[in-house]
Amino acid sequence: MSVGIRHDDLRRRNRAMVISAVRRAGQPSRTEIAATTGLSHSTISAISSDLIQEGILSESKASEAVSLKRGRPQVGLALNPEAAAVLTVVLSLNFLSVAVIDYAGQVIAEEQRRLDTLTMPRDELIGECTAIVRRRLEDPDLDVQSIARIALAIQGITDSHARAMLWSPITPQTNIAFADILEGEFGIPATMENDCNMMAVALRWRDPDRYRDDFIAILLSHGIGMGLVLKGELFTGTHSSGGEFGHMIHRPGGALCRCGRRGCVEAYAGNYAIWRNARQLSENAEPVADVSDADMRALAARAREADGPEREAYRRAGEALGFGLGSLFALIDPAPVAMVGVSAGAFDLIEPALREAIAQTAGGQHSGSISFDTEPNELPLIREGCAMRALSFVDQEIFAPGIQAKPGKKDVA
Amino acid sequence: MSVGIRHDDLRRRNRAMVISAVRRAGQPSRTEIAATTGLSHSTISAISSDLIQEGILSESKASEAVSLKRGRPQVGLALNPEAAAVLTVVLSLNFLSVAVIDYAGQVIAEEQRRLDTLTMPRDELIGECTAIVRRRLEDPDLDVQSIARIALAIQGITDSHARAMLWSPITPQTNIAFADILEGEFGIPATMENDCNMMAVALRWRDPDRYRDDFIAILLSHGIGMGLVLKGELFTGTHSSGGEFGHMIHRPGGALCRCGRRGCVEAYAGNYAIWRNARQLSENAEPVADVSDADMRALAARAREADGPEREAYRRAGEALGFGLGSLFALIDPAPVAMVGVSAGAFDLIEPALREAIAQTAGGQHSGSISFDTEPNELPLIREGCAMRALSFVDQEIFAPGIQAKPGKKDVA
DNA sequence: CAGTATTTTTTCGAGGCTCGAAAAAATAGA
DNA sequence: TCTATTTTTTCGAGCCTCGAAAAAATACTG
Repeated sequence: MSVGIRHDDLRRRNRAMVISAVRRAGQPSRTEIAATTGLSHSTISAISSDLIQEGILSESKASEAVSLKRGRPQVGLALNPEAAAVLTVVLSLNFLSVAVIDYAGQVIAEEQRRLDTLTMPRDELIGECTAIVRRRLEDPDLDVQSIARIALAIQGITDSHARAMLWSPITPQTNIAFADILEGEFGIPATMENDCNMMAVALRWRDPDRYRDDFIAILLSHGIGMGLVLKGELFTGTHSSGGEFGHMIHRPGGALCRCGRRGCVEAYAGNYAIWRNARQLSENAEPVADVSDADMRALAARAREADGPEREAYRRAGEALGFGLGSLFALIDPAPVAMVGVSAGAFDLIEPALREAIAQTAGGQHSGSISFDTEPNELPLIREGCAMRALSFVDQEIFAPGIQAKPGKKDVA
Repeated sequence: MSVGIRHDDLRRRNRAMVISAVRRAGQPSRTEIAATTGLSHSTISAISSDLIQEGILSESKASEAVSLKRGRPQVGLALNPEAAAVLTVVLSLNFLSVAVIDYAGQVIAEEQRRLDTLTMPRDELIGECTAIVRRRLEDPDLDVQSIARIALAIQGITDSHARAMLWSPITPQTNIAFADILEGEFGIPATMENDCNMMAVALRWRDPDRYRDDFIAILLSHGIGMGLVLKGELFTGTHSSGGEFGHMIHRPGGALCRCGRRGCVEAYAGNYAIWRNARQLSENAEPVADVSDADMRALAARAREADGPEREAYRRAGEALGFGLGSLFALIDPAPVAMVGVSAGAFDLIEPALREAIAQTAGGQHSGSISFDTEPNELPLIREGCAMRALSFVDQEIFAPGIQAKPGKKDVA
């Protein structure tokens, strides 16, 4: 339902815009902010003076760059690190990690923990998460008044409102309302995010030139995941986090996937699938629960050495990814791709077959111009994404309160 | 780049919102508008009084429903049909049709014309389009001061800014900047829309209960097209109209598609593919240029009569559509589907295999709850969609001028 | 049939926001 | 030290929305 703009929304939105401009630009002057937002200098002056008084921004006296121009020097505005803090929790296969981040985005505390997620009962899994959060919150060394927000990321499917984990390969448990659980336990607003979406968010902050309005982040790990940004917004499904690239159908009735179905892209390109093919096992062979990163790297090394079943396994992975991307490109058109995760380190083995496959699809006409980046380590990306997600929430919902979640929807027609 | 909200945007946006509320609701009272927009009665009163004075809205004295409540009766606001007029042009295989629509959405003039689009040279094709528009504009019977907007729809791929046709199956020509051509010729703002997108727009207006925020319109015709609405907005690709569902890959290296590639969904489910399979021709056989609707209906009749190659052809079409939808659902989650076009009339033959295929995919868990509607006639839908598209432009860009195209983009993180 | 209750719509003053112009502040060059 | 230049703040004007109260228009009631 479309909703009008009230008078007081105006200030709130423009406040949010100023904060966001500072977060993006680092240390912009008031004049720069006025230029990027299109608001008048008077308005920016008024808003930033408010924000400084409230302790959200601070003037960075250190005019490092010796002013080359004459005239009154610009004074940079920066986020006040002590204005708030957020907490990120990343839950992946057999691994739980948490970090406390200050308002400026610096990690100020962290803790990591190995645990056996696959066999853990429900209560224990939840208990481990709340316990690790509690330890960070109650840490006497941490001189943070309070945590404004918790962002939790998990491998798997979450709901589109970022409240619950619906399904995850790291545990047989389903439908855990992590956001509600953490909020109930600690009284801090929380969200439950999809890991690949957080990768995409992080890439956008890391390299806004390359990853701006439209790009694809694909996780090549035990499973295949995707985070998708279209028209500058994170793409989600109608009910869930969506974007389950790994479960698009590559070959109807084909190889057995970890999800129990057949012919998914993941059943050819996931670590377990590459492993299965490298060992020349049947396509019907039950997927193994886990292949260590070291084993995968060894596999890639063998594939590079000689033209054997290992190389063929990577070729098939590339083919599946290529046809999958081709179908995806038929829907969204080609866009820059970032390959993330341990098998991104073997992208040299994957790329030829991948490009050959794409060339046979709707993406084909641009197949040469599609560029792939690789980043073998997904965990730092996921954590960064969570941090930015949580901080942006603080920027917009806490420091520019009352703003409507969605600007009045425009009509389709 | 995010941009601040200026003070005068406020009025403009709220004006647009009031107009849009009236277009959607038919004849809402000021009180109803205040309720749906969340704005105060005073504001609605001021804005609607402006709009009436400007001749955009009118009070519909005819308080038809004899007021059952006591108190001052509500007075409905309606769009003034004479406030503006728009023109729609629909270009499909061998067929060109144009209509003039008043501001309230009623058709006030139309013209249709058969032509041989497949063999026509570029200039002639463009010439036919401008000529038919010119005839409507210069029609002395038409007592319309001026046309405020032209919306042109074509089967095929358009660019994401709705300016040009990039590729179309109805002509060998490519990259025709129809929007610029029409604007140059007549000095009237114009857009070049994808036909399936217009179907989706029309469905949303026809049945907003079923087709609201997330749904899929699939054209089952000579080719396979799709219009997709996600989160209340029309989905487009990063460069083109996108959503080329028909060219997702069903079987790598499979049947020959009209697009020259292999294994596309369309190569199994397009009319020419059903025709090819029904005749038991090779999958490599060159697609025929056109199959008449009558021939397709006869084919469906034979398939219903006996279990022969015709029935098998529809089964294969269903299978391809099902696996395609399965892959689509992996990305966007299941959503209501409208099947449009001549082969939607044979959906009884398609549905069983389609559902069986979906059940084997990520959409499987909800396969029972996915509902399909059918609408065998795409042309009226496309025209209606164009009309609503053009009228919405007038609502927002002309009668609420200066509004920024996009509200300041929210950050991904 | 006049008076009262009820609901819708308009009017009016208050408060808040952004803007442009002008003033103030802060620096580099002359 | 003075001047030119650039950034930032100040201040009044002009809009816009809002709430409260008034006005308008009808149904009920005795």
